[in-house]
Parts: sequence; structure tokens; C-alpha cells
Amino acid sequence: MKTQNIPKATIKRLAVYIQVLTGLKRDGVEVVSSEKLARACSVNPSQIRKDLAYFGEFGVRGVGYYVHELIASIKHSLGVDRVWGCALVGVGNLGRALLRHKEFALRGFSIRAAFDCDPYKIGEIVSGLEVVCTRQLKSRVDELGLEIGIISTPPERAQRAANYLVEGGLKGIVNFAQARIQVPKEITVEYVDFTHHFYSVAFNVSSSD
Amino acid sequence: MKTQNIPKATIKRLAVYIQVLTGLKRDGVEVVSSEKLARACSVNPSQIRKDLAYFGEFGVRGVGYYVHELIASIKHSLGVDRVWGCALVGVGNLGRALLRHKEFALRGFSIRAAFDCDPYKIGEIVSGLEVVCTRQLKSRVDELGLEIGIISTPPERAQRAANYLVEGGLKGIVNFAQARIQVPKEITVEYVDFTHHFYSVAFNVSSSD
DNA sequence: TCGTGTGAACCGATTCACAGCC
DNA sequence: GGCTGTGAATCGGTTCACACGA
Repeated sequence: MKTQNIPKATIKRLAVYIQVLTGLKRDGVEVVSSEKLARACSVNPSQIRKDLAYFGEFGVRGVGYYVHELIASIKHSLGVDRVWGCALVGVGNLGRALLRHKEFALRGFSIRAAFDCDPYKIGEIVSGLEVVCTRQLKSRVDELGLEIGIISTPPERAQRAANYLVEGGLKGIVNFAQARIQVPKEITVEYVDFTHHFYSVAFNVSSSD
Repeated sequence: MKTQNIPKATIKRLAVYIQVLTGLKRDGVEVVSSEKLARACSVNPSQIRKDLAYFGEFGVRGVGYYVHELIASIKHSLGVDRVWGCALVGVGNLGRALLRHKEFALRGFSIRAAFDCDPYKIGEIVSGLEVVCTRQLKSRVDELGLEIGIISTPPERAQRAANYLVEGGLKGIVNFAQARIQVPKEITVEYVDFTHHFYSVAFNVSSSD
């Protein structure tokens, strides 16, 4: 394992490799070469070998990669071979959908608390979780093992939600709100906006005419 | 407008600029410099000027950019200053959440048809749309003005959904399914996977210890 | 022989620095 | 004077090409 600075793009691709490898495993494939995997992921074979080389030597020369082992190795490298405790802030339409989305738990991201500052929502049960006042966040962090925050508030309340999460000591944030947030630089933030993907498609379709 | 090949990263950033500019407009800001905008977007000021230069000259030297005009110019450049007709394939949990998500329509992506191959779902009304057999897709394309396809099927059915969309003549696909798909190269595909963002956060938090 | 792992070459995107214009 | 627009320089990531090991 090299402690070099690993490209952000590599991390994104590793997530894709897991997705494709999981599909191969489902289809009963046990060994795969970087070339075959590359085709399925629409990337260059050397790209895959380079990406994996940042974390170790997972392949067998002349053979390829054992699918099951490679999945485990990549998950370990990413730090997703364990369960992460998550806190959601903002129980609106999107927040409810996220709370009900089972995929997160299946992939090791366990939403253990739902916060909102609206008194009408506090006390409500959504997907088995009681909505709690956001001010209570800090007091629940240790108890519930909260590590990653999810922001699903309206844009004008995203910064306040972020402040609560930072103050609570969470080190990572996934922000679904339609707003950028400012946090100390040691906190990791990922922005999720589905419509960005629609914009990309719209642009490509428009310019291909 | 330069017909050069525009970096994919530029397109992603333009979507971010729209988001931030919309926030500034909401706060009553009328003019912004590339430096101020850059700070809010966490990018380099020259980056913004370069990105915009691909599409035209939108700024005023010595002054900056007029927020309202710039939003309109970027939207026009991206081709999102009009309404796009969308078709959704796969009415499971995720599909239902997407159909109910109002943000798409607000941003000009109007979901006008919902398809599924499960006979138990066909005929059901979700968010005002009747679920129709996927085989009917092609016959509805012209009638409803369908241009962009949304895949929200289980992974093993994603490719079949893609085939229907391609056969129907749609030119762009936003794929929420947990699987890569193969389509003719003239078709644009964007992959959406929330858990990828969680993986990035998990990795960064893990490696910062 | 076949396919991985990796230094070297390449390519594209980001940043710099300043000319050009309000 | 101030900020945009843009060629030039820089930086980082991708691809190539081949040595190495099963």
C-alpha cells in the first residue's frame, strides 16, 4: 500500500469496479482479466491496474483477478468492509425517501438517527426512526456511533445543518441539499445532485444535433 | 461560442455555478466577480472564466457578471432553457421516489411516462402517471415527446430497459440501476449511484486517521 | 505464453500572468 | 482601477510499452 496521494477519480472508479465485479460474481464468473473488466467498465485496462496498484498487488500474473477476492480487497481499501453510522438532517420529501431507501443499509451505511428543526415533524416516526430536534444531534453522536452526516434540507438551511454536524464531531458529510456548504477543511463533503446528471445528458444530446 | 471539445468536468461545474448563482440571486446579489463566485464554489477563479469562455463572453471587464443574465446564459449553453420529456423504466421503490420527486419538473425534466414489465404494476397510478408495459414504450415516444430515459430497474434488468430506450429512439439515458449498460456510442449515458458518494466519504474519513 | 505491475511518455485540464476593455 | 478573457506554463492523470512472474 502506497501512501501517495490517490486521485479522486481513482476512488470513483473503484466504486464502479465493485459494482461491475458484483455483477460478474452474480453471473458465476470467478476470474477476470483487467482487459475484460475494463471493457465492462468502459475504461482502459492499464487504468484498472494502476488504480489497484495504489492499494496493493491483488492479481495473479498470467491469470487475472479472482472476482470474490478482488471485491473484498477493494472494499477493504475503501474502508467499506464495515458498517458506518449515519445521521440524516432534514426530513422533507427527499429525506423521507432516503430514510426508506434500503440500499444504504445493504451497502454498510446505517442511518441511525433523523433530525429536523420543524416542531411538527419532531416525534414523527419515519421508516422506524423517531425524528428528533436537530439541537439534540451532538448528544446522540457517541451513543449511536454517528460518523457520517446526510444533509437533505432545503438549500437555505443546508449550512446550519452542516454546522450542527461539524459541531457534533462528524468527519464526513454527504450533501443532498441544493447548496454549497462551508466546513473546516478536515471535513470531507460530497455533493449529490441528480439533476446535474440530467444537465450533462441534456447538454450532450443538444450538442450532438 | 467555440466548437472545441469541452471538458466533461466543465459541464459538471457549470451545473454547480447555476446552483450557487441561484442561491446568490435568492439573497439579492446582482453582480458577482469570478473571484467571489469561485470562493462560493470552491474552485479557482480562472477556472470559472475558462469554463465560461467555451460558450461566449458573459462578463463585463472591471465589473464582473450579472447574476441573472449569467444563470440564463449558462442554462442556454447547457441546453436546459427548455423542457425535456423523460420516460422512466422500472417502478420499484427507487422508481416511485423519482416519480414523486418534484425537483425534476422544476428544473425542466418532465417525466411523462412510467414503464414496467411486471403485470402487477401495469395499470397502477403513481404520482399521477399510469404504469404502462415497457413494450409500449416505442409507441409513446412521439406522442409524448420523450427524449431522455431514466432507468430504475433492478441491476439484472437494466440492460433490457436500455435496449427498449435505444430502440424507442431516445438519445440520452440517466441510469440509476446498479449495473453498467452497453448502448450505441451516439447515446449519452450518465450513471447515478448515491452510494458511490458514501464510498468516497468513507474512504476519506478512513484515511484521515 | 499470458496477464499483471510499473516507469516513461503523453495528453488534457488547471492555474498563472498579463493584455484588453469597461 | 478593476476584472474579464486568454495564450503560456504547469500540473496531474491516463495511456503506452515492456519487464516480471505464474
